[in-house]
Amino acid sequence: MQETKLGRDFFIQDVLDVAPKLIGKLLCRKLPDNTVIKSRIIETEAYNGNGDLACHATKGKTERTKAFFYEGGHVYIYLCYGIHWLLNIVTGNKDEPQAVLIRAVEEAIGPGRVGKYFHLDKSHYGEDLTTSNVIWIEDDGINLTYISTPRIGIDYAGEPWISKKWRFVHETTKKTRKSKRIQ
DNA sequence: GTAAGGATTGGC
DNA sequence: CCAATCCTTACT
Repeated sequence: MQETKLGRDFFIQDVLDVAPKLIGKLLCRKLPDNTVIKSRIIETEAYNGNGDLACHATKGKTERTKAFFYEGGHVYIYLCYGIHWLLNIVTGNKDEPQAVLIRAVEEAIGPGRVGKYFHLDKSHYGEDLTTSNVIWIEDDGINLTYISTPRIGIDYAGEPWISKKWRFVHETTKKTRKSKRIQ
């Protein structure tokens, strides 16, 4: 099976094209001790800086969100709830704030778990997936089907953003998330 | 300088 | 259902 490292052309597409296409791709990571970890992406979410109130970059370019404005293919990582490092892939052209949140891979269900599984932290902020030798994404030719649903945990953004079906999940993924959170 | 809150998780 | 935990941002 031919494995191809995804290049710039893939990442400079619109975030709503990249997010679903990332389903089934292999997220790869080389640790300091040269151990290579690979896991298939099964859940993503799209964040678009163009008005989307759920997107960090919409509030403006800050020290925290500057990676959103990089050219597609870079990595945007931030600490959530003081505990979890969430991994995002920047898409689109330079100064077009868009990014795909990697919410889950096969071996790690949940965005916080992904960061932990791949040993990611602030030192990977702004890394370029197309040139980096510590984190990159491969396409091994396998295409997975997916469904679209509203995004998780962004109630504060209000309508119409809450209703946008910008979350993409591999169909057979069975999340054991406790039914639906009431309130 | 200080205070408030979050793209979550795991445990009770 | 609720606490943990710390960095970023907004405001006085």
